Amino acid sequence: MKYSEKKIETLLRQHGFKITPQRRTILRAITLTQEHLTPAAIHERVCRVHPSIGLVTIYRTLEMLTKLGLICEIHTGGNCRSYLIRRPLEHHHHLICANCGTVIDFTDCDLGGLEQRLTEETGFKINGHLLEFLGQCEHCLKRKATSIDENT
Amino acid sequence: MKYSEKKIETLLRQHGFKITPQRRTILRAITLTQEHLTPAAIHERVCRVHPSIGLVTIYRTLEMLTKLGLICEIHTGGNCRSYLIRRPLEHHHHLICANCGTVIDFTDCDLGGLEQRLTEETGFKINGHLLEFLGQCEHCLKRKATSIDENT
DNA sequence: CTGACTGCAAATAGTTTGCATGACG
DNA sequence: CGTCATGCAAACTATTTGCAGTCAG
Repeated sequence: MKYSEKKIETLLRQHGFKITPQRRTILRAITLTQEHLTPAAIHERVCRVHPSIGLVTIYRTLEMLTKLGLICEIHTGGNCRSYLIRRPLEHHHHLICANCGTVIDFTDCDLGGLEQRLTEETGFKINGHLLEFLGQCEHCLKRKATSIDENT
Repeated sequence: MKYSEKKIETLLRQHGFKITPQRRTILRAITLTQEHLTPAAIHERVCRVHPSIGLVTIYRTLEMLTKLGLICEIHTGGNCRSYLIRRPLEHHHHLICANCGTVIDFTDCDLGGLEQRLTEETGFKINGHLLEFLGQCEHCLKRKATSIDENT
């Protein structure tokens, strides 16, 4: 299930937001990729088309889209910078190496049961979830054991 | 399973780190709570005991503890600030209301199977995971539907 | 037309770094 | 005693805000 740009624009209008060339460009940049993009990365892409668009506009547009639930922020380990992902796409998750930062994506997580139970118990309407495994990749394990994770 | 302060200190020594009053204080502040603490929050607590401890020391100590795997950063929605949690405690997860920020904790997540599969497929040594559900709490749902989440 | 949107620049806030002093082991 | 740790101040980076001009509706 993927939102078309048209549909998104309609949604914006319905909520009283105006459709500007900037917003269109930003939306396109976001919908064209399935990767996580930092505000800065989005800005860079957007600037290829409209070099005059300010980073501030990116932030404001992202804020708007987040409020509308069209995107959501995620957070990868490491630098704690807010990343963004288009949520309506099939979600995916991360396996992150705490040492070198390698990120492996995976999609299946089988959390439906848990989600349902939480919904029932808490009354929340769950929109999505963020699942990240943290560990050390094969490569880093071989190099050296810097971590003392175990209770050995 | 909970690390005692003594045990942690031993681990630090084993890894060539020195035990200083500052680190002791910081460790105590972290071990004494099960909440997530921002670096600033830790600093505040620590300052009650040793007002002269600088925020910088907190950052450096946290970095060290993270490297050792004794704590890990988590990220709650909203302000994207890095929070920290003592991982060796039984881990728990969050159900976060995107609207009002309410956080509900839950502990059981049943990810063992997935974790094992990922380990086998990727060769990672998985240390832990971060699971967060995002949604809207009962209260906010009743108030108003600001979000247009559905593909309605 | 009018209010919302934009870009600029300045202001914040969080985090990192350089350096001289001090303390653990 | 040597080395690592600390605290201060300055440097950086990311994000937010104020404002005047501009544009969608």
